[in-house]
Amino acid sequence: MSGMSGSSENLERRGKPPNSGPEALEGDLPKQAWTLLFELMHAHMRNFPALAAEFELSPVQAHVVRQLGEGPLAMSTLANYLSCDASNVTGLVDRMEARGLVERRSSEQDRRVKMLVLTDSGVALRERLLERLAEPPELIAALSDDDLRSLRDIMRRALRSQ
Amino acid sequence: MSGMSGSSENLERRGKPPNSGPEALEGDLPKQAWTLLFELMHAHMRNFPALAAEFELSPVQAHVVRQLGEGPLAMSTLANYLSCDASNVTGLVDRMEARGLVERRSSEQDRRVKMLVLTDSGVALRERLLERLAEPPELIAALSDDDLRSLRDIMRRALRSQ
DNA sequence: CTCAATATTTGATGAAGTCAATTGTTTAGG
DNA sequence: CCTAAACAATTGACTTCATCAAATATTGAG
Repeated sequence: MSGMSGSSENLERRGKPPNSGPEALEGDLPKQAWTLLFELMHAHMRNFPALAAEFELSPVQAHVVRQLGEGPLAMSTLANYLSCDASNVTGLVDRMEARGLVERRSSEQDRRVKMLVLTDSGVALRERLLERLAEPPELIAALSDDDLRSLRDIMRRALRSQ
Repeated sequence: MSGMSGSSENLERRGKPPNSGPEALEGDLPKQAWTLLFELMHAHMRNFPALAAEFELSPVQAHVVRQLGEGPLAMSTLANYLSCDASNVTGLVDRMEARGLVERRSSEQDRRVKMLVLTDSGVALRERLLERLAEPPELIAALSDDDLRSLRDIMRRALRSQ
């Protein structure tokens, strides 16, 4: 609107042409790969709640136990990780503290913040959980060694850029 | 026990030896590949609720809209897909019906079951949702064409065996 | 010292999950 | 045919996860 150059631009070639060239045969490569990956992902995520339940954790609690391994975390930082409201974390941590998995520890530099740490029992649970999470599902375990190596290397490259 | 041949078997080679041979260098290949895949998966799933919210859907509702595309589904079948209790589906569908996304339709063969179908509005929403879901995240879009082709093909092989 | 910003908590509310019990509707056996 | 078991969906009681708005406490800047 406002600042758009008055000179009429006839070069309308911004977005890709919808369907032409060899792309039309393959479709959009990233989209193809992603859609399949997404499907596998969802097929697996369906039983994440059940997996968490093996440890008597809710799905979110399992996620928290997992994230909390890297050392103490402020409540607000955890809220960011979970991308949820800070007030939600209060109750979440209340329940986990009541079950002896985590501890609130007031920060000494800033008495507003409370740092979360896993208790010994929490650490032990986390180790069992991580091992369980690392068990590959059938669909993956059934792949050939070549495919597994490729997959691993591709994932490394994808995650490296993070 | 019972029928096992009495001759003492000295060939104790059942389970793999824990650490020997080239495996020790690579570790467990399926586990490696899976762990990395899982990490990427979780990195992406963190903003699935936000993505669903773009369409004013809860995460579960988004999942339902997605699954419901393949045609009518009985409530109980949906409960299986979601791996949740049937009673949960009642409320879920109540809310989605109230918003005009789905319709309950009594089955004619068996008057106990109610089939779920997307309304026109539901179908329209589903199309927009699927398109949005197919948008590959940065981490994937940044991969080379070679990697994308390999990834796509590996995922196809993995999902084919499903 | 005062005022704005920040971290956590509290309270009200709704969605999503469970389980136990209820209501209709098949379906199988005597 | 009739009764009893099996099944699909619902209801009610209850928990967890999520949001928002408001309260409390602490920090930091001016």
